[in-house]
Amino acid sequence: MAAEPVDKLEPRADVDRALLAALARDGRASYTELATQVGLSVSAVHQRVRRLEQRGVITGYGARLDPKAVGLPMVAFVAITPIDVAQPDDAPARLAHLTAIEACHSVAGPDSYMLKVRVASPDALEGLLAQIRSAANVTTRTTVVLSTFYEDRPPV
Amino acid sequence: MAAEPVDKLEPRADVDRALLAALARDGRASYTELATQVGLSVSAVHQRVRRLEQRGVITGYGARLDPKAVGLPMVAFVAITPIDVAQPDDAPARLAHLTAIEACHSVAGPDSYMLKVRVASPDALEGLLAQIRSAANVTTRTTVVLSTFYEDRPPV
DNA sequence: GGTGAAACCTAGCCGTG
DNA sequence: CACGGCTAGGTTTCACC
Repeated sequence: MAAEPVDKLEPRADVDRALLAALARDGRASYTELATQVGLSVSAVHQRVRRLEQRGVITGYGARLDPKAVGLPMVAFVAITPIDVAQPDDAPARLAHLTAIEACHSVAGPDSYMLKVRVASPDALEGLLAQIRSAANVTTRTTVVLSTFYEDRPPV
Repeated sequence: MAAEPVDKLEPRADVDRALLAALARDGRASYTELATQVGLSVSAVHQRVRRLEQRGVITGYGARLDPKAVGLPMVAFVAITPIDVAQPDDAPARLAHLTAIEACHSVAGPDSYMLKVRVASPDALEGLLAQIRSAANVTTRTTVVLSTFYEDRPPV
């Protein structure tokens, strides 16, 4: 299998990286601001950002919300393992409707998936775990988060 | 200790939640769009969003980047435990400079912290783990992510 | 790809109810 | 707390290089 180019920032990658870093920190930065930061004209910046969006490097823009302020102060990691090895393993699809599940990763190691969940209380976590077990026919191993020092730091 | 109101969305919480959901999905939505979605005037929406920002419910705006497209296709969870229990435990501060660490949580259970890291390759992960161990004087237990079904789903 | 200018639209701040 | 109007500034597209 031929090596696929993993980096889609060929021309003037430094400028594109600067734009991505700026937009990752402030997704509402105006093209005027970005232009002064990278030393290009407004329309050149606009063009590059549009390209980055079309290439899928920028997949969208979002507001960062304070989970505590919206009533979801509790976070936990839930490692899950299927009970019946014979059945098809479609746990991610079976769990997608549970909005308390913020992330779902397939992982190496003794467990099959790692979930990150966000709930209002220990009671809500208990209820969620029951729902996860019955919806996906899995056992759960939960690690409760006590405090978060940083989260979602931009990759650039 | 008196119970602190964890939910800062007192008046017309339904409208605020709709705004938060819309902004979480599209952080660049114009106030005109938001106004039609919630059925209020543009200036009313503008006012409410400013309030949500000032109350800290909205902590900022950011571009969502495709990690693979920026050359960081590999994710892992790293559970760390201090080696010397006598020393002060300031691991989060000692690790903050490592930009490959996307998140750092203090957790319950046998490990002290759970890190989420994002790197370019297995080699890069190996190097990062060495840096983590020497910078924070900890042992590491790493769970490699094989694939990600969803990630950073909005909490509203 | 980059530039600068023109047309359109929006953000941000009034005062009013 | 919501409304609508105003002005400055931003977004978007154009022909040109």
